[in-house]
Amino acid sequence: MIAMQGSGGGSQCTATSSNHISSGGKTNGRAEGGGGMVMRKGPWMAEEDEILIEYVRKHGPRDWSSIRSKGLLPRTGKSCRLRWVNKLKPDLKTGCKFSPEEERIVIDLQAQFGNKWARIATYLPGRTDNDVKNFWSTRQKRLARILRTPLPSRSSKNHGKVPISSHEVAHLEGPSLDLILLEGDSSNGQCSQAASKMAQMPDIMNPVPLNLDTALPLLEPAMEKEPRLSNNPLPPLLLSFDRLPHPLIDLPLLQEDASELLPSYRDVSFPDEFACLEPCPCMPPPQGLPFFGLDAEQNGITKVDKYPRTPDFFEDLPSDMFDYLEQPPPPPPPPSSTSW
DNA sequence: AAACAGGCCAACCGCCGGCTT
DNA sequence: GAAGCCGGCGGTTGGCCTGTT
Repeated sequence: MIAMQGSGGGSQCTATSSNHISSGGKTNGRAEGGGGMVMRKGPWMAEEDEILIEYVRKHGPRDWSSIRSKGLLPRTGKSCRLRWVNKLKPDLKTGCKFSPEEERIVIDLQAQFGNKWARIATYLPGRTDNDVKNFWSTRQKRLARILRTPLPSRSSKNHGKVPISSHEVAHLEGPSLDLILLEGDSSNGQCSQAASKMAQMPDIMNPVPLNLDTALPLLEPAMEKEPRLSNNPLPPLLLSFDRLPHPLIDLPLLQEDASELLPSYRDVSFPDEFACLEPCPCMPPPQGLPFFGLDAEQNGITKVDKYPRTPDFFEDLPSDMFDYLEQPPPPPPPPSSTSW
C-alpha cells in the first residue's frame, strides 16, 4: 500500500484518505471504450485505486493504456495516469493548503512561466499541476470577486506559452486604457482616494487585466478597512504589476490625468520587452533594488528583471507598503525524475 | 435552521507534441 | 512524409464542504 503522507514541512497537512468517494459523482458516467469495453467515468472507487497502485508497483507509471487493454480497469489510460499523478502518487501533500512560501513560489513562477502549471509544480514538492492550477484559479476568482471585475477573457487564451504581462495585455487588447491604478498604500486608505480619482475617467473601466501577484495582498486588507471599496460598484483601481513599479514607466500613470499620459506610456516599446524571456538587450540589467522573487539564474531559472529601479522611488512609498513581501527562500530544484 | 455564497478539488475534455509504424 | 497512437498539459466543469447571513 502507498502511505499518503504529507511532507514534513506541512504541519497543516492531514494524511487524508486518497479516496474521497461520493456515490453519484460528477459524471459517474459510462462510456464505450475501445474494444467494446464499457469505460467507467467519474469518481474512483477504492478497489480501482488498489488495482492501479498494484499495476504501478509492478510496471511503473507507464503504459497507461495497457491497464485498459489488459482488462485490469475499465478506465482510459489518461484517466489512470491522472488518478495516479494527482491522487495516488506517494508523497503528495494531500489536503494541505499552500503555505505562504509555496504561494510566493507559485506567484513568482507564474509571472515568469505563465500558466505552465506542470513546470511550476516541479518546484513544489508534493504538489501537482492540478494543485497549482486550482490554487491559482481560486486566487483569480477571489480577486475578481473583490474587485467586482470579470476574469480575464478566456477567449484570448495564452495557452501559457509566454507569460503575458499586464502591460502586454494593455497592448493586445485595444485602444482603451485597460490598466487600472492602485495608488498608494492600501493600508491607509489611499487606494480609495485613487478610486475616486479614477472613477472620474469612465473610459478606462474595461477590461481589467489583473495581476494578482501584488493586487491581492494589497487589496484584501484595504477592503477590510475600506468596505465602501467593495460595496460600491466603483471600478477597482489597480495598477497591474507583475513586478514593482518603475518610476519612468509607471509613475506617469500616477499623475492626475493618466489618460493624457497614455500616449507617452504606449510609446514605450513594451512589446519587444515583453517578448523577452531571456536577458533582454533592449533594457539595461536590473540594478539597485530588491527583487521580491527568485534569484537570477538560479536552479535553471533566469529571472529577468526587466526594469531598473532606483531607491528614490521606494523612498517615496510608505515604508510598510511591501511588508507583506518577504524574500522568499529559493525554490527547491526541480526533483530529479525518479524512475518509478 | 435554512439558504446562500464562496472555496476547494477531483476529474473530464480537448489540444498538442513526440513517438512509432 | 503521413497517419495513428499515446501521454502530457492546460482549461473547464461541477459536486461537496464550509462559513456567513
